[in-house]
Formats: sequence, C-alpha cells, structure tokens
Amino acid sequence: MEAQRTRDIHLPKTFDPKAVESRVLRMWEEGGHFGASARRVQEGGDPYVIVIPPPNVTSVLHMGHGLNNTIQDVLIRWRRMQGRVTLWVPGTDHAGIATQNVVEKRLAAEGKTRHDLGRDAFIERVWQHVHDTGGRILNQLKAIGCSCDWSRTRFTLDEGLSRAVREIFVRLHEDDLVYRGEYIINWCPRCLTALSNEEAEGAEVRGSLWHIRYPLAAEHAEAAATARAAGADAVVERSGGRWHITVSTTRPETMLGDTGVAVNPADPRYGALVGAGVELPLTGRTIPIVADRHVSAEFGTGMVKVTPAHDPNDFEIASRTGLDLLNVMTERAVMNENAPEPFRGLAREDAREAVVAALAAEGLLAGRDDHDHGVPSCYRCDTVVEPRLSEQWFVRMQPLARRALQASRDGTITFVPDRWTRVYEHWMENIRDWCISRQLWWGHRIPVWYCSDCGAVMACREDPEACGECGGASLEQDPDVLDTWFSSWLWPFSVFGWPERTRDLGAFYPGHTLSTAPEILFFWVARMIMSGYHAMGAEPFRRVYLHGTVRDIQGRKMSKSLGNGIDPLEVVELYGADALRFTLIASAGVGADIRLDHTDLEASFSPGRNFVNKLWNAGRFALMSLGDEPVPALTEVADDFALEDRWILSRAQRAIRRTDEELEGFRIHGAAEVLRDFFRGEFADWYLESVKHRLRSGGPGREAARAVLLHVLDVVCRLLHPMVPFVTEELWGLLPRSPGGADALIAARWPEVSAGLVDAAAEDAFGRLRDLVVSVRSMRKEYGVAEGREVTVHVTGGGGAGGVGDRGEMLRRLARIGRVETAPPETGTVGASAVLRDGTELFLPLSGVIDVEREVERLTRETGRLEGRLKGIRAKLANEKFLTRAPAEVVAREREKLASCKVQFTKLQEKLTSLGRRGG
RNA sequence: GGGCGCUUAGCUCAGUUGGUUCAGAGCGCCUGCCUUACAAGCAGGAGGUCGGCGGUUCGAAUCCGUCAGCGCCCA
Repeated sequence: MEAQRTRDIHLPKTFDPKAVESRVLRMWEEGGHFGASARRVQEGGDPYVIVIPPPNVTSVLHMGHGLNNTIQDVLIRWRRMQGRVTLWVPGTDHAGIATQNVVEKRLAAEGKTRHDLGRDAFIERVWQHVHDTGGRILNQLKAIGCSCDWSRTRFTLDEGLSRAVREIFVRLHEDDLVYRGEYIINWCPRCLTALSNEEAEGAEVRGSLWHIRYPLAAEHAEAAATARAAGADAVVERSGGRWHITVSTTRPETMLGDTGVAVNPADPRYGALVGAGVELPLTGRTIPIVADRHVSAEFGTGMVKVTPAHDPNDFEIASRTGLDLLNVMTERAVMNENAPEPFRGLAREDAREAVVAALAAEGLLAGRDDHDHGVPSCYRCDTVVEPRLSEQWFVRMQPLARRALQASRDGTITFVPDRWTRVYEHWMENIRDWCISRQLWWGHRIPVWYCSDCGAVMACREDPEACGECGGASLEQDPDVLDTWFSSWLWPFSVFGWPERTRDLGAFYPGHTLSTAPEILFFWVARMIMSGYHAMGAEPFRRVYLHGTVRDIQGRKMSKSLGNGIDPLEVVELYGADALRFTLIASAGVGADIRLDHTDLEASFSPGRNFVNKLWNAGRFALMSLGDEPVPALTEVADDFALEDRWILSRAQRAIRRTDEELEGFRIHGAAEVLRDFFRGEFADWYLESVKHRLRSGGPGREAARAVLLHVLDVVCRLLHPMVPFVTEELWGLLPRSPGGADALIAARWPEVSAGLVDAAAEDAFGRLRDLVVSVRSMRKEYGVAEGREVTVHVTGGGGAGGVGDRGEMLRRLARIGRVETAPPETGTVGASAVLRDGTELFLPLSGVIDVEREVERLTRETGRLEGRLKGIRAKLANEKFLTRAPAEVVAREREKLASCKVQFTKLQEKLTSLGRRGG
C-alpha cells in the first residue's frame, strides 16, 4: 500500500539533489548501514577494511579529498553490496606544524607568542582551536556521501592513539631502533623545528655558483707547485709568490663555517697538497686540506670546501676525516658569534651578499656562473630549509625496511598503477633514518626523561616518578614532540585499539585497500607498511591504489595559494553530490590526473549532473509506465519475451560482468564508462524506446515489458549505486519490489550474472534491427524527410534484419517507418538505398525528395569506403604468411569480413549502375 | 646526475594480455526536432597519417630503439 501510494506522487522533471540528499543520508545513518562489528566477522563474515587517509583536523575539504574519498566510497559500497563485512574507518590527524602555525599566527595578531602563554596554556589554546574548527572536514565527507563508520571516528591525539604512539616509541627504543644523536637535519628557520627528509621539498631554482680563491699558507708553495705540475689547474700562483686554490659553492655565506678543503685521495693532481693549510678568507683561520674518497674528482675543480655544520655531505666528510664542526648560524638562520664580527647578526641572505662583496674586495672572487639546482623548502611554510647540526631523535629504518621491501617483492602488497612498485622499492632500498623529533609543542611529547642527577636517559610507558637508575627525582622530560607521521604510521592498527589486543584488531586487521595520492607514498604508506610488520607482524593492507592529482585547466595543481581550487561543497550545492562523484570518477583514468576548470563549474560538472538527471528521468518514466498494478516476476512472463526483452536482459548480464571486472582492477572510470554506455546507450536509447508502445497497450506484451523494465532498472540502480548513491537510493526506494528483500539499496545485493539470460542470438538479431533503424534514420536525414513524416521501407535479402515483419509498431516509433515491404520496389521507383552488414537491402521510396545526383554521390562514397576495406582484407588473405602464422580464428574472421563486404559492395554497385542508367 | 610518466578529434581524456569495422567517449561545433521520461533532452553529421623517425611481427595506437616537447620523483 505504502509503496503504491508513493508511486502516485508527482516526481519533479529534474532531479533535485537538495530535496533528496539529506533525507537519504539520514536514512542510511539511522539504518545503521555504515557500521560494522567485530562480531559479524567472528560469526564468519568476510571483512573488507579501508582506513581513511586522515586529513588534517582543521582542514577543509578540497577536490583531492573529494576524489580520494569518492574512490574509497565506491569500493566500500560495492563490497558492502557483495555481502562483505565492510568497514571504513574515518578520522583526522593533528598536523603538528600546520596547526601550531595557525594558532601562532592568531597569537601574533594579539601581539603574543606561544612563549608568552607558556606550554600548557598554548596547548590548551590549540585544543580550543581544534574543538572550534576540527572535524568540519568529516561532516563535509558525509555531505558527499561517504559511508564511513562514523561511530569509529579517530583522532591521532586521542588517548588510545597516543598510547599507541608511546608504546611503539618505547618498544623501538628498547630494540635500539630509536636513537638520539647529533646530525645534520633539515631545519625550518621559520617554524624553528627539525623536518624529515620527506618534509623538505626540493624545488628547482636558478641560482649562482660562485668560484672563490682560498690562499694557501705560505709554507706550502712547493706542494702547490707540485700539484700544478701534476695538472691541478685550480692551483694558481698569484702575485707575490702566493698560491691560491679555487673552490666553488652555491652558498658563499657558509664559507665562514668552513673547517677544511677536501680532495679525492686518488686524484693525482692533489696528492701533494693533502695536509697543507689553507688560509680561510675573511676569518683569519687556517684550515687543512684532507682526502676523502667521496669527493668527486670530476665535479668542478675536484676540490670542495667543507662546511660540516651546514651541509649533510660535508658533515659526513668531517666525521670520516675528523674535521672540526663549526656552527655559524642561529636557529633563525642569522650569522652567530662564530662568524667574524662584520657578518654577525646578518640574515643568511644578507650574509651571502656581504661575503661575496668582501671576497670581491679582496680579489678572491674568481667568478660566478648561473646554476640550476634544487633548493629544499619547508612543506608547511615554504621557507628555505637550512641544514642544521642539532641533536634529534631518529628511527633506524633499515631493519624495518627489510620486511616492507619483501612484501612488495613477493607480491603480498601490490600497487596500482604498477609503476609505483619500483618507486616504493627504490625508496626502501635506499632508506635513510627518519628524524622524528620536532621542536614544537603541539603533538605527542617524546616519552623520554633525563635524570640530572645521574645522567640517565629513560623512555617510559608511564610518566616516571623517580629515576630508574639512581632513584633521584630530578627528572626532566624531553621538551620536543614527535613528527605527526609518527602517529599516522600506526593508523591501520591504532584505530582498533592497539596495543590492546582488542576484538576489533582481530577482526579488522589486516585491512585490504589503501587509496591515496602518490605524494604521501613515502611519508605515510611506506611507513605504515613498516610499522604494520613490526608491531603486528602482518601487512596493514594488500592493495595500494594511488590516484592522480586534481589540477586546473592549465595543469597546475589546485591550491589555496594559487586560488585555483574548486570547493567540492559548492559543487554539491550547485549540482549535487552524485554529479560531483560521477564527474570525478568518470574523468579519472587509473592513476591519471584530472583537469577541471575552476572558472567554469558548469563546463566541469554538468556532464555528471546531466547523467544523474537522465537516470532520474528514466526512473520517472518507468514508474509512470509501470502503473500501480503488481509487476509480474521475470519467470512468469518469460514466454512472452520479445526480442528487445531478451536483448536488454542479455546486455545487462554483460554490464554486470564488465562492471565487476573493471572494479576488481581498480578501473573505476572503466566501470563508469561501462555503465554509462549500458544505461544510456542501450537501456534508455533503445530498450525504452522499443517498448513504449507495448507499455501503452495491453496484454502479455505489456506484462513482459513491465517485468523486464523493472528488472533492468533495478539492476541499473544497483550497479550505479556505488558511484551515484543518492539518486539511485531515492529511485530504488520508489520502485515496486517483491517482499523479503533489503529495505535500502545501500544494503541490497550486488547483481550477479544469470547465465540463463545471456542470449547471443537475441543480441545478434537486435543488433541487426538497430543497424536497420540507424540506416533509415540516416537516409531520412540525408534527404531532409520531415521528422513527423512516415516512410515505407523495402527490406529484402540478407538476414532481413532479424525479421522486421512483426516489428511494425516499434519501427514506427524508432524511425517513423510507416510500412515495411518485404518485396523489392517496382523497377523504376525513385528512392534511397542502403545495404546493411548482413547483406539486407533497404530501399526508401522518396519520389519528389530524392536527388539522383546526390544519391549517386552518397552511394559512391559508400562503395569507395567498402572498396578500400576490401582491398585491405584481400591483401591480408593473399599473404601466405598471414594464413600460416595468424591464429585460425583471426583468419576465419577476415574471411567473414571479406564475404560481408563483398555482398555489400556488389549490391551497392548494382544500385549505382541502375541509378547511373536512369540519371545518365 | 639517476629514474619514471605523458604526447590519440578544437578541448579534456579512455583504449586491460598486439588481431571482432579499433581509431573511441564526454565537452565543443554543424543540421534538424519542445516526438506526453528527460531541451540537463533526442536524432543525424563533420572532425584524428594515435608526437617524429627506425625496428620487431603475417599484423603495431598497443612491443623495442631513438629523437623532440611537456611533467613528476629521487640524489
């Protein structure tokens, strides 16, 4: 009763997303369709688990999120309908640097710094900010239809997840996989914190390479002369019997911190100079020339200045050769007291100019070249990173990488597209230790305490009261916090309660698919795999799908700073969530970037909206056509199936099969294409048009059509639901359906192929009928026959286009064919001719309209085309090697083609000659 | 310096192991239609030597080499 009444309500001509989305969303949530319990898995359910790449807690949704999460939702909804126990865990991360930056900026507006507030008050302030704005992005994900289990929403600073961070840190420390040491790290002089290598993004910059002369100490003149004689062009005798060497640098200001010059020990030019002293200009210091095997004899002069406190490579050289470390900059990249007086207090950029000027003044500047090189900058604030010598905490990565690398090599974990496998493996093979300490306040504080009484260093699961070594109470906790990624790398199991051995963990770990952007392959994906093996002994997921980047029409990545972004919520507001989703999916080839025009949302998203609207209207038509009477089951009317019924049912099976194939292969856009073609190109354009007259008449033909119409529309709704969940849910809810099924499409069963409905003969016959209609339409247009005017068609020979005799009503509708004659036209009748692929001849009597010359031209064009094809096929078949080497079926197909083309060609030729007789 | 990717219709892009009229889709364009599901639509059409060259093969948009242009990653 209820269902029938709903069908009486008037449905709007255009789909109105706003009227539907919030209601459907509420229905899903209230129906508990998003959740999954461990119990269902324990009872034998087959889990399918995705953890969301947690967005920054204070961020807002952008198109990249839109794409990423639509993909995940498609996979989740598809698996859910297949009957898997699906779980998609949502959540956010605390984004240490970014969030702290935002709050500090606000403080700055009040004229304060975090130090004015103090640590606790500042953290309180950040929490406030997070509570005010945090989680907004999760609501935005709901708005685009994401079917996450919202009851499981996690945040990396939650108590449980913080516990996981602490536990893994202590464990790694116990296993000597976490250590503290003084090394060169990437330092952001604006954020005043260390960064990992991954957080320092290189950008190609046109800079300068300066060549500087360093005078050799006077007593080494003889060694210099020897070097010169050995071919050292960079060792030059200057006026006054003094010798200089020449070194090159892109950062002249760092020369103030040089503590040596290095050459390759195998370089024959410089052997005599090793051990010699160099008078470092501007400083009054004398530094030694040392030999180190990592210096390239080929690059530049083969002599490099060594600045161990300001360059990672130089630091390595120093640690091998014992050169001093001299830090000449403050944490803000200002020259410090170790720099000569005139440069102290200068920012690095100013120091560079000053140093260059000073060198020039002393005649020690040998030249300058343009030089393109990579300059790393902070991924959060874009300030140029300064390599800085400091004490930090690191994770020893090599032991963790071993298993993670093996997982890729043995196929346990696969990447889509496949090319990322090599990128991943290359990173793992050349893994470097991970700097995890950050000089911030917002984040997980490093659980390490230092005893000022005995000097003990302790990593603790619980805050210690007293020193474990000496029992003293003078303990101080490390002031730094951990890299945000040090918490997100635990995400696939920390969200389930690790380190507790929870039921959830048993049920939902390992997960299955991870979908994300390639930018965080190293940051996050690779590290999750490492931690998964280390902490859980198993991979966190099996398949990693790396999708493309959303760009603007010029190919630039969408970004806030460029102002070229598109707000997904604005798109939802204007076009609906389904339109957004379908547009994104349909334009995203596997791993390929997407281009959208941010200046023309209509152009970008109307295809999606139009598709959704078309679907809506097909549903509206079906509902109107079905009427209120009960619809028979397919099996009840099978005897009354017409050709088009058997055809569309058969095509539906193909659509089901192909959709599954595409989704299995992560070709989501391919699935969208399959379904668009099936729904629009076959169901709407041909099936609906073919059965309209039956639906309006009575009898068994009508009942069969109603049953098939309902069945196929039901399949269409199910197959499209993962991509366009709102419109399909709404439509499906309006369809009459048999009792006992699911009460919502989201929980309905995914269609499976029924072998019994596959009907090759029907596909072939309907295909020929379709050819006939298309051909007649084309001829009508060619001669400008008015749309409403009915024509007679003579159909003779060949296959008779699948038996058109009893298809009168249908042909009338499809091509305004008023009458089908199965006899040839009387000789002398004027009209247009065509020959179908199966040899069927068509003739449209068009006296009065026909233009013989034009018809001759048309047919000549056609025979010409056929002639070309014939030539190609004949050449193939005449090729002995083709006949012997090509597979038999390929040869057979060519023979069939030849026969078919020959028939068409001959028949058209005949028409042409008869026309020629008349015309000439 | 090392590695990877891209180049197909005016635009944005599909094309899964080489072989079904495979040269496609969407948008745009031209022509005609308000045909009681849909003008956010329908029907018909124009438009590409698949970046250049060479090779492998009976057969190449697809595989290999090379050149050109563009983009990305790592050092």
